[in-house]
Amino acid sequence: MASLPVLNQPPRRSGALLDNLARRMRLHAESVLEPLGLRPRHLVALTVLRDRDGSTQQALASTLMMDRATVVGLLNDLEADALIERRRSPEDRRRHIVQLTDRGARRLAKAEFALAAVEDEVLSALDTGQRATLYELLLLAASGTAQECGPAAIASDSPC
Amino acid sequence: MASLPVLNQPPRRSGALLDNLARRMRLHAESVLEPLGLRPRHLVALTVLRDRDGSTQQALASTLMMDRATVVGLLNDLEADALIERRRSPEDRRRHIVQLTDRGARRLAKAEFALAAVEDEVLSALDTGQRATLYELLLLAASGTAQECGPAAIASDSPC
DNA sequence: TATTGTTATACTCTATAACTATA
DNA sequence: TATAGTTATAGAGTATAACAATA
Repeated sequence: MASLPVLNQPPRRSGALLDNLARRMRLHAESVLEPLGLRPRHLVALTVLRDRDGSTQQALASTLMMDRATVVGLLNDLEADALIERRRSPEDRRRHIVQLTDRGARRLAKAEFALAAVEDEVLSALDTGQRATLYELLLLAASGTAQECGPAAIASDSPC
Repeated sequence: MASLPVLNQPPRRSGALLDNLARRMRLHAESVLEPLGLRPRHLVALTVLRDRDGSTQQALASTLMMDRATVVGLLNDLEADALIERRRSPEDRRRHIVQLTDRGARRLAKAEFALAAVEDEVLSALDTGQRATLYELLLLAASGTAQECGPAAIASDSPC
C-alpha cells in the first residue's frame, strides 16, 4: 500500500504567511504614501469606501474589523484633508453617512499608481499571471465573506 | 477601434486587501491561540524557525522585517516557555543561534491544527483548490524574495 | 432600552537610540 | 571601527468603557 506522506506533514496554515507578507507590503508602502499624507490604514479605508459608496461608520467598522471608536479617529484624519465627507442620515439621525469625495478618489488613484513599484518589489517572486491570481483570490476572500463581526463579537462566539 | 477599458480603471493594488485579510485572520486567530499561550507574532516566528533551523537573531529579524530589538522580546517569550533555545555561536561569540525545540515544534503543530477552523471561517469564500493556490502563492511570495531588509534599510533606499 | 457616534484612557506592538560584548 | 544582542524609552495603533444624541 502506498504511503500517505501528506498525513505526516504538519497542517501548514496561510495565516502566518499572510501576516508576514502584509507586514512587508505595509512597511514598503509607508514611505511611498508619506508624501501623499496617507498611512496604510487610510488606504484600506479609502479602498473600501470606493467600492461601497455611502457607508455608515458602523458598517465601515465591521468591514474593516475595527472598533467604531477607532474608525472615528481614522475618518477624522481623512475628513481634515477633505478626502471623505460625513453627513447625517435623514432616515436615522444617529447615523453618519460617509462618502468618498472627488478629491479622495483622486488621491486614492494617485496612491495606487505610486504603489505599483512597491508591489513589484514585494511580489518580485511572482510573475504577472500569479499576481493577478493572488489579487483575485484576495478580493474574493475579503469581499466574499462580508464578515459583519467586530473583535468583541468574535471573542464572545456570537453568531453575527 | 476597440476601447481599452482597462486603462480607464484605477490600478487596484493587493496591498489593502492583504492588510484587511491579514487583520481578519489575526483577530480570529488570537482567541484560538490564547489557550496555547501564543500570540500571532509568536506563530509567525515559530513558522520561520521551523523552515530555517538554526538562525541568528539578526537573520530572523530580517526575515520577519522587524527590528533586532523587537525580536529580542519575542524570543524571550518563546524561550520562557521553552519553545526555542538560544546558544552562543562557537564561530562568532557575539551571535545567538536560535533553534526550535521539540516542545516548540509540537506546540506549533498543535496551533496549526487548531487554526484550521479559523482558516475555514476567514477563507470561507474560497474552495479547497483556491485555498491551496493562495497558500502556494503566499509561500512563493514570502520565501522567494528573501528580502534581507529591515525598516531602516527600506526608508534609506539602501540596496540591502 | 438599544444604537450611533464620540471622547478619554490604557494596553500592545514596534522602532529608535544608547549600552555591552565581541570581532 | 563595526557588528550582535540587549535595555530603556517613545510613538503609533488599537480596544475598552463611559457619555451624548437619537431611535
